[in-house]
Amino acid sequence: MVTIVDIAKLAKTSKSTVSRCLNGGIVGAATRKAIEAAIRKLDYHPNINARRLVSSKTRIIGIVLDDISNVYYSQILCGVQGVAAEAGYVCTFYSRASGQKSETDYLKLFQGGEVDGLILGTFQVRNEQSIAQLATDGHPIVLIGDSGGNSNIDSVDVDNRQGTIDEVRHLHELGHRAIAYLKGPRAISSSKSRLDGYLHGMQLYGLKPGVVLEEEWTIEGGERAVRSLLARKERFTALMCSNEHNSFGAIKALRNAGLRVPDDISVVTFDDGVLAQHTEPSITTVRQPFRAIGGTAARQLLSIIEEATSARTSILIHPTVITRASSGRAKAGARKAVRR
Amino acid sequence: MVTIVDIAKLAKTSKSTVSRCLNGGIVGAATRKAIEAAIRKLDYHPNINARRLVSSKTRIIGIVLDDISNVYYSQILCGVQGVAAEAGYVCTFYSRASGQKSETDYLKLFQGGEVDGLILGTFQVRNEQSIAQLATDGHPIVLIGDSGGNSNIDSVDVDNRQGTIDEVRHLHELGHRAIAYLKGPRAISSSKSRLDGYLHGMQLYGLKPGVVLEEEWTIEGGERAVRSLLARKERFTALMCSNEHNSFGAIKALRNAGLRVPDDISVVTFDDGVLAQHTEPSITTVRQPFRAIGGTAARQLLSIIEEATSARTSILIHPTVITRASSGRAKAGARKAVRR
DNA sequence: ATGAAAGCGCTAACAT
DNA sequence: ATGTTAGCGCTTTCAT
Repeated sequence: MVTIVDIAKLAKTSKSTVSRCLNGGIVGAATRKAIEAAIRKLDYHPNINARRLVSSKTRIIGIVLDDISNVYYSQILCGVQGVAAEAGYVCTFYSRASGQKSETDYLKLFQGGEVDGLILGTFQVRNEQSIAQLATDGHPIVLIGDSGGNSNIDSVDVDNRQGTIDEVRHLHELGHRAIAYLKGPRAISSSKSRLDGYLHGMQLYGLKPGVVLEEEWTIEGGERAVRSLLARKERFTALMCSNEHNSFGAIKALRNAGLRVPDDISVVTFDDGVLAQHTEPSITTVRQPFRAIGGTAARQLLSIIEEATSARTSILIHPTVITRASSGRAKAGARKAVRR
Repeated sequence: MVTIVDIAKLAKTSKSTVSRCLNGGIVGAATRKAIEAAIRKLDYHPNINARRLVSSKTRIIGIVLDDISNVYYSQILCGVQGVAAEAGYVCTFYSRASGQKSETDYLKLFQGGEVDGLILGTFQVRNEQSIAQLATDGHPIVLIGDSGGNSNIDSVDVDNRQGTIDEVRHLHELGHRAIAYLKGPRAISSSKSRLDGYLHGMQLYGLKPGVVLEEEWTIEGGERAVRSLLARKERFTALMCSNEHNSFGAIKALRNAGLRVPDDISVVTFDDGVLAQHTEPSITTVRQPFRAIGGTAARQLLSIIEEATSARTSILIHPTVITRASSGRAKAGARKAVRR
């Protein structure tokens, strides 16, 4: 292996000068030239581990995600990696899908000097104790998702509440008054914020909240929900879902029950993916900018690392409603159809 | 920071003994106990960068992917990470989507001692020269995808050819004789192997190859292809596509032209995702086990790293045909319908 | 079984 | 502007 000493020898100077040269210090023009020539000639590359050891900085940021095979998560990773790379950082990636560790377990990466910062991207509800532990740890950490209201930690999240309120407005503008809601799993942190948005939105527009059902975020969950909704024989002209697969299943079940979407019932949802975009009818939804979430988290982390910022910040990213074919004007006919 | 010396002091021994103890060397029972107590008491964690410096091993494997926001790729990453983690390795992830570097640029990661091995996962056609350079580099490298027939480098790929042949058989069994083929972009390495599979499969079953069109792998590409296919007024009872989005667009266009799938025309494709699974009709396809591809590449890389295996291996993973609703029996009526 | 000593490749005072 | 020196925290001979 060719080291700094070899370069020094060949350039007839000392290794400290070479080091200085490498790090942009003040070096005489002639010396610099000689050093650069030597570097090229010997094809020298600085040993990154020696640097890390002596500087106690790794230029590595770690990111832990629940399950990266999930389309949404992979976008986050993409965003993080892009920003990190631009800043000369490298990403190491940990998935929790394999080992079911808790997020706090990853704090050991700091103790071993393995990373300069950590992005924790769980969409599960976090327990307060874990958050507190992360907050007091003192190392650069950014949370994506639920921060449990703890203001001592940096976090980035989507404004699930506002996104849902925007969707209520959309339905309200289309003349819908009776809107049912399909809530997601308790374990997922955004379920609650979205429900909040629904309840708040309904109130905001002077509407009485409709039936609220809870189901898992699968196609089957959506189907089940609609079946039980229809069985209740309560009037509704629109159904708000909180997840793409859910709404796809819901639409399926509505059609099976002889209802047309959006003619009889409008359906809107959350998350924009292949299903929402390309199935028939295309689904009105709230798009979360996952890549931007990752990028934002990365920038936030880098600023903590490099500027040792002391102020904690919580960033809420606003999602946007994408209007598609599954939502339409509420019609008298539609109401009747559902009343059966 | 608490170091090995602090432990030695507290345990009243030398740092070499502590090191030995840490690395499973021979240490007296009493000493070991004292050391372990000290470690716990001081909450000691070995400095990973010091270890890496002195051992010149990082236990890091790098993976570079074209674009990780792609669903398929993220599965590969998932597979790699899982296997790596089990072996006590960590993954650093590089995307080529951002900077348009060539794969050979990543060789510098070795020179700086940044990684122990590299998995290169491009689905582009690689140029021979790059492959040769990677092959002669001497560092542990595994290619995913196209290895350009170079036998001096390790690689993992899906058997695109066989997968396509299997699909020809499927159509043949359903009675199809006139089968058109929609080829993918030249730049993507699997396009060619799949086309090969089609041509070979047709020959295998004594069929005359039908029209072969080339299009980009988008929904619009599929639509365009079908329009031009229909314009040619050539008889075909089945269309083989080489990509999920492509086939979805193709089916759309066929229907727009008043043809029923599969009653009039059967459609099959390659790659299994949300579109193939959940759109109407669901699409018969060849599923690539992406997670397994990643896992296999990782295992292969680890064996090179740890056992310094000298023999290069090329692994071909067999994909499986998933039969769905878009392919059905060829009927006389169907043929007529297309002849117009 | 244990300790002393050398050194991995680099950076950063400090002196010149 | 440049060289000398002292580490960073660890592993690994080589003695004992």
